[in-house]
This record gives sequence, C-alpha cells and structure tokens, in this order.
Amino acid sequence: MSDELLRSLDQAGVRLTGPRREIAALIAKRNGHFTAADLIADASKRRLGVGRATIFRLLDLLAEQGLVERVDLPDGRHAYVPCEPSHHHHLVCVACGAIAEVEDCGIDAVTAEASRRSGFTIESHRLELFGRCPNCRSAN
Amino acid sequence: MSDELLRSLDQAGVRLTGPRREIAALIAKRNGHFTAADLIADASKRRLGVGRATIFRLLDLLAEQGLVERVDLPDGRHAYVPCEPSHHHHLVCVACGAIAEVEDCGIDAVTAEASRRSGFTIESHRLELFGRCPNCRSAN
DNA sequence: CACACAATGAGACCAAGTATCAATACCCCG
DNA sequence: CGGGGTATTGATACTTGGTCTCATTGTGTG
Ligand SMILES: [Mn+2]
Ligand SMILES: [Mn+2]
Ligand SMILES: [Zn+2]
Ligand SMILES: [Zn+2]
Repeated sequence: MSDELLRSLDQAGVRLTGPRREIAALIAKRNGHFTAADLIADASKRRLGVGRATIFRLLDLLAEQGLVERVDLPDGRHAYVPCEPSHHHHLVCVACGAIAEVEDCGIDAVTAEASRRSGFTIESHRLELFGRCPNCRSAN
Repeated sequence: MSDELLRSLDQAGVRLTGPRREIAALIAKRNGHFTAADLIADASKRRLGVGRATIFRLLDLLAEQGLVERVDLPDGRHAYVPCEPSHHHHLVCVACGAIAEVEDCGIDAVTAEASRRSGFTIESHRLELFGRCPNCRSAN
C-alpha cells in the first residue's frame, strides 16, 4: 500500500497532492527496483496526467526522507528501491531485480579497519551486493 | 606516467593510436578521481583534436581492462579512478577527491553473512567509502 | 471560505552517453 | 621498407536522464 509513503510525507510537512498520491500508488504497485523512466512509463500508460518533472521531484523528496533509496546498478542506470528509513544495505537480484535488505552485519568493522589503514575519516559508505535471489537461482 | 596504461592496452591487443596516447597522458596527469567531462575539458583546453566519443570509448576500454574503475559519487556523477586491476575498494575524500585503495579487509565475511540471511547467492559487490583524507581533515 | 504560497505541467533547455559513417591511421605481412 | 585490410577516428545526429522557468492551480491554514 502507498499509505505508508503518504503518511511519512505528511509527517514531513509536505502537501498531499493528487499527483503525489497517484505516483505513490504506482511505486507501491512495483516490486523490486525501478527507475524514474519506469514510473514515467507507468504513468503515461494509465493516462494519469502527471508531468515528468513531478515524478523526478517526488523521487527526490522520497529519497530525502529515506523512504526510497537510490541504487546504482552495475550497468550505470539509476534505480530506486522503496525501503526503511534506517541505515541498511541492499542485495539486488541481477536476474529479476528483486531486492532484499540487510542490516548491519559487520560492515562497521570493515570501515574501521579501512580507516585505520588509510588515515581517512569515514563519514559514509555504500555497499551494494549483486547476485541471484532464491527463486532465480533454482529457476535455472 | 601514462606508459603503464599504454603498455597494458598494447598487451590487450588494442592499437596504440595518437589520440589514445594523448588521452592516457591526460589521465596520468590527474590526481584523485575524474569524470569523462573533466577529460573532455582538458583535451579541449590543450586543443588536442580528439573527439568526445573517443574519450568515452577509451574509458570503456580501460574499465574493461580494470585499469580504471568507475566510482558512483554520492551526488550521482560517474567518476573514474586509475587503479590496480585486482579487486579492491576505494576511499574517496569528499573534500579534495583524493582516493585511497583498500584491499580485502573483512568484506567477505559480510557478504557471506548477508547471503546466509537472505538466501541470495552473491556474485559481486561494490563498496565505496566516503570521508576525508588526512590532509583535508587537518586543514579545517 | 479566503488567502498565501507550495506544487503542478508544459516546454525549453542541458548534459551524458550512443550510433552512424565516411575518412584515416595502425600495424602486420610480404 | 611499402601496401593494404581493418580497427579506430571525429563530425554529427540522436537518445535519454534530468533540470529550470514560469504562468496556472490546488492545498492547508486560520
Ligand atoms: Mn550512477
Ligand atoms: Mn570488494
Ligand atoms: Zn531474482
Ligand atoms: Zn582530501
């Protein structure tokens, strides 16, 4: 359901407009990761009259709130995945696009070690894991 | 020096052309990460007559050989950093762009744990660490 | 219910990257 | 050493992803 997204947006003090509700519904209906282009296609297929810019604007908003996160696919595309606002990482199925979230599982030790070796202060990190989900593994 | 890059390209059986030599020299002269646009600017400043497409083409080639690696900056830009062809990760200074490389330091344990929890088979991963290098930390 | 102002969509615009293609330049081979 | 087959080149057009502007509309608030 898109209610979750809308509620969080409301909380953040942004206006709950018609276009935003419709785009939120499109996002809720997707599974796995999606690109801005996907949403634009969805919207035009359903003849919702929402403008291209509005979709980009909402994605930015959602990303700011941490309700959606940007994933840089290995092929260079920019995709989004709906997710919890807390820090975590994504496993991306290269076959079907399914996403799993994984919370801290030892990354802090890695960054601490890297910091020690390099002398850098580490402020943030990004970890993306690519592979095959249980379904796609068995299906081949 | 750009000789390193050129030698590796030669080894890989690609032709050592004039434009490629010039672009390799531009890359060697940079420090930290750089974007395709940076190189294009460098080239046009020096009135080398190399075409835009040729720069993109060489970057692809170098990336294939692992002589250069793509880093997705947090702001969405695609940057490149010259590096060893062996697997490793990058620390990127958000202030000056300096890069440090760090080899395996515990990441395999993390991916194994993530795989166990999620049921995914993991084929590849990408880890990028962002922070401040020793210079930039003290300089503020 | 009115009003101030956030948000919208149309469209122009920009930047990054790709495709095409005739002209050129490597480099291999005799 | 010269050709000559072929990989590479640059110009140019095109596509795609994203931003900017601005007049118009729609929301939330009081
Ligand atoms: Mn990217
Ligand atoms: Mn690694
Ligand atoms: Zn899958
Ligand atoms: Zn620095």
